[in-house]
Amino acid sequence: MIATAPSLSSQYDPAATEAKWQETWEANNVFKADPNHGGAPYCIVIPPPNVTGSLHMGHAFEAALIDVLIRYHRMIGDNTLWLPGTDHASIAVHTILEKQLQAEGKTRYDIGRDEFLERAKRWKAESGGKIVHQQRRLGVSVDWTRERFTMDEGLSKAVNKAFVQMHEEGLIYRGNYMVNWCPASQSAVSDQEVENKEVDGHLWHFRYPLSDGSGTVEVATTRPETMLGDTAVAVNPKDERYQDLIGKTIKLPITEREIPVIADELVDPEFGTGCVKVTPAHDPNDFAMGQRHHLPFINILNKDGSLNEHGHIFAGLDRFEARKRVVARLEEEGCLVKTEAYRHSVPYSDRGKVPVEPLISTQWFVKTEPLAKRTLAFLDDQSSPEFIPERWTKVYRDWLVNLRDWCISRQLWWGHQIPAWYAISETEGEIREDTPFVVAENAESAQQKAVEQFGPEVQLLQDPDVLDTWFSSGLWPFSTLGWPEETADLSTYYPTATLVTGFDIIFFWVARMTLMAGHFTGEMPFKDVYIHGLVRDENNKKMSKSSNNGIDPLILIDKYGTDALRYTLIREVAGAGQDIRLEYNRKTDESTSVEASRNFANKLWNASRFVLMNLKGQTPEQLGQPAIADLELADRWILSRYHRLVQQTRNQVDAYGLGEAAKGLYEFIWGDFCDWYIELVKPRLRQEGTTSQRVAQQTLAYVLEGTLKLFHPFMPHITEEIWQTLTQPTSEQYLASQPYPEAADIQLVTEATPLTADSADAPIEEAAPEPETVEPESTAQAEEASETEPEIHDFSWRDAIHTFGELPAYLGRFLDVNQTVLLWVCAFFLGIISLAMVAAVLGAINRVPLLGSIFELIGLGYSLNYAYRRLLWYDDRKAWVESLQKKTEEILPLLSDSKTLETTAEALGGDLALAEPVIAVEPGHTAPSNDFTPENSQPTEILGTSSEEFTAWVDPGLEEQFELVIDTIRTIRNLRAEASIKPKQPIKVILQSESDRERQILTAGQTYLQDLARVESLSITPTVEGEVKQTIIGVVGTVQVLLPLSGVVNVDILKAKLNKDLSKAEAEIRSCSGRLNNANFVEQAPPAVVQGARDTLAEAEKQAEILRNRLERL
RNA sequence: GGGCGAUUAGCUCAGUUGGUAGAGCGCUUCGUUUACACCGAAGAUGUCGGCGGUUCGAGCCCGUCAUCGCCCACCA
Repeated sequence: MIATAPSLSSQYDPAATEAKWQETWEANNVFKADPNHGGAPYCIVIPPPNVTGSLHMGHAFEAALIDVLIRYHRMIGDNTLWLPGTDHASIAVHTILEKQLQAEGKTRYDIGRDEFLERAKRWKAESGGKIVHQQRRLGVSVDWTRERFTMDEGLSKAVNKAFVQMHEEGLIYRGNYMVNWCPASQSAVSDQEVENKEVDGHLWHFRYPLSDGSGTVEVATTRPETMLGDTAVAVNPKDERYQDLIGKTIKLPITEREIPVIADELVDPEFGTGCVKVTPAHDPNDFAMGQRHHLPFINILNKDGSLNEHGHIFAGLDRFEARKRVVARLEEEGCLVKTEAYRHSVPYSDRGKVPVEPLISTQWFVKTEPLAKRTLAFLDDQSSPEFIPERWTKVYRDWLVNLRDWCISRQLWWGHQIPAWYAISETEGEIREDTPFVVAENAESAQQKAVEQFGPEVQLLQDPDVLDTWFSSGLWPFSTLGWPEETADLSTYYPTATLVTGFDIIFFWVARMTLMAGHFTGEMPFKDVYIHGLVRDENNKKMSKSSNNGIDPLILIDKYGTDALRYTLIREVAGAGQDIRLEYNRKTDESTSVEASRNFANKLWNASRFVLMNLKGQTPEQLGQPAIADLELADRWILSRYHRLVQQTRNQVDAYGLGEAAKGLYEFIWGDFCDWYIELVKPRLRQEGTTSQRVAQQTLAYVLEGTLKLFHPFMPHITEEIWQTLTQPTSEQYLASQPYPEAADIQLVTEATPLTADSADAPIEEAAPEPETVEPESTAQAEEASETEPEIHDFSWRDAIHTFGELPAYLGRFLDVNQTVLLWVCAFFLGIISLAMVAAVLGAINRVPLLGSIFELIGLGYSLNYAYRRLLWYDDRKAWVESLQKKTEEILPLLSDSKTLETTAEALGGDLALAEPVIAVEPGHTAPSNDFTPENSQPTEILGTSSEEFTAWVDPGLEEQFELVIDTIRTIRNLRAEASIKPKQPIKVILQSESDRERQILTAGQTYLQDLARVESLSITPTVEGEVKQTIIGVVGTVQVLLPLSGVVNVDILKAKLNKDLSKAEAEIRSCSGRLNNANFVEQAPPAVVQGARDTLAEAEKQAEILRNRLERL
């Protein structure tokens, strides 16, 4: 490694790196969106987290998902905006503040509205700041310049505008209806903020006496205190038992009120006695009955849940205390029939965590039906929005269909105050149910309107209540972009692309947005809705505050890094919308799965270090792309794998298969790139100054840079750090804004694949080890190969350089043919050059007394020896030609980019077989080159894959061939392990196959076999001559791998190995022949499947034959 | 009461349109060869929840049951 080469430390340090890039990206506005940026708009608005504390793992998960999508779309050239923001979370913050006040022994009324709002703002600043800090640490690529808060001036304006417009259109009304009342927060809450919980309660059965004394009616209830508000008893009109009761009256115990017995369909005759007490003011069903039968509505509750004056003797008592007292009293009066244990569901307030009370009060409502109708039309007619996974569509649809009017007023202070002003001067200075009001976007406008209606003396008071948080959240996708103003952002980024959120929020938020957007913008606010699952804890429990099982993302980020945590969460996502589980040890704050991701990051780091060390400070740009003709087998293989990965990753991310994409990248980086390619090129990287080395460097650089780009959305920080070191950009550039690798860069192939030439070269050597026969066939092959190459487009530079590149090879072949004469001529010229150089050196040396003469003598002797050795023997001559080539390349650097087919063949092992005698390739018995005619060597045909699906780079046939090399390496390694041969000990291996094709592939990959399986001496042969004893044997394909053993050999080990392989092969034979003997299978299964079975069977039978044969010999 | 999801190796999970099961972690053995011990090499592991059906062939399709989880619902 030279000093100028950029270097990385041996262990990746996430903390420093992540902080650095987060700051740099933000400081340089890398994620700032520009409406004028080209490309298709791609916008995601962040689901606003509540400003109620801190981010949890669910937020980290969601942010990771969105950030992958956003970074990906930014890199593919879309006009991308991720808009961040926070939600004021009216009721949640209100609850927190009230608790704080409670601790101080105060109520909100003690400090007043203004002070309360001050506190809320302080809390928001504190908590919101914390959240934003946490989001930054997640490395989200949001545009902070566009950060929004639901109570910002602009968004508040949008809220008022929407409210006023809807009111004018009759879509918002004020009325006295039954709502869910939360006694804890003393406010109405929407249906969605109510959570039904199964609780063990009681069912009390009471006897109500008929007024005429003719008997009693038995009713049952779970809430006895409500009997104080009973205004009827109902039976089913068809219930024959009670026909005579209908129309009679009952004397309600305790209150002594007379109430009627009515008939209503709602009553289920099967349940209980078939008689129901009716409390219209405190039960939704009863409310409906009360309306139908014009019953009185008696409200017995105060806002805090205590009983009011209608509670009779129980007035002032808490509802639960009153319940006990009512039961006791009824028991005293002999009205209690029985008390049974009863498990039933009780509505609880989401925030207040107490049972809600159905209560009639004056509230503001949104009339949902017209909105839902429109939204449903989008869904049914245009499938908009589209849900991923699709199954949520039904959930969403059902909800829209069954939607009831939405209560939007909250008796709270923190939030958007309802833009309605009451003319209190008309009702003695107070707001009453009948106080007239005006609705306006602001106070001035309200004043104006009121004056028109009530005269100049009118006194106005704004409605003290605030709006449901979800009202403003419903406007979020367009209000954040500037609505109602016609901003550039709005026209560019709206409708947004994808909404990413959890299923628990479909009703709260997703549906509210589609309702509002359909109405105000006439379109759906997003094209897709990606619904993700929940993050569960190590015990598969949903993480929640109440269970106190949340895991702080920052703990894991501090320990393993943001990239590791993000990657863990993403790769856990299978399909879409599945819940994910996070391994976590609460005692040590460790997570094995995040640790695995951290290790992966470190692996990428070290692979990159390796590449950087071997590029000697050259950037991928300086190195340039390798010339196709120079690519060696391993290069073509990794490039094929890489380009396959490009397509696969893009396809998966486009289809929201983020987990699959993440896993695919893992497998490529760790498996293909690190385990195989890097190991394969190590020897080449030591061959200083060779084309082979350079091509390896070029390929390493090219694939690494591309992989970093592909991987960047998943692990943004580490990839940016490596990319910067790798590419050394002189100007301000970021990986985050580099173009994503794409298939369009790749030339399409129409017929043949270029590697044919490379592959075809190798067997020639096997077939014809004699140098003289190499030349004509090699030329022929080269020509054949070049004929297939015009199918490759876009590589004109290559053609230009090709002629130059061929020069040395040409020279080599030319020399071979006219060896005697020409070599001497060349030697002569070279000799002159050498002599001139030597003369200069000698001149210098000559100045030293005596030394000159001695050197002259040595020099003469050496020169003669040189000429004798180098020029008279073929092998040496060949080596000399090679050195000549090197010199040519040094002199003409232009040519270093190119290489000849002949040298490619060398690198593939063909010539090495000659240069290194240890490799004894046995002379071919057949003419294998016939086996590798362009037709049958076309990989696409071998696999039967349509070439149209792939680009020239993606070569399934080549990959398949390379698999054989890899599998053979594995088999040799396995044999070494079985035979307990030390990893360092070089061995002799014989590969025997009757298949010409297999031998050719193995021959092409023989240097790989030698390097990676530490084979000292490798023979590839169609037959094994003589009896091979003391040999451990394995099979791969129909290749027999023989590893001769030295010393004493345990025959049992050999037998065990053979038997194991044999039983595997036999199982395969049974399975395949079983199928093939079934006439139905052969006739009905697709031909490809049948043929596949036949091939498998043939291979297995061959394997079994080999193994049995070996077993016999033992 | 409706609806949805899950059930595959010891653990966490993949498994495309049905073609005869995979990964990571863990485990066993070996190994510190100058990218990486946050590492490498090799290896073992399955009645694919049960039963029945369709099919030449089912982890995958159909039916049914079981277990776990979730959502929705106005039965007092």
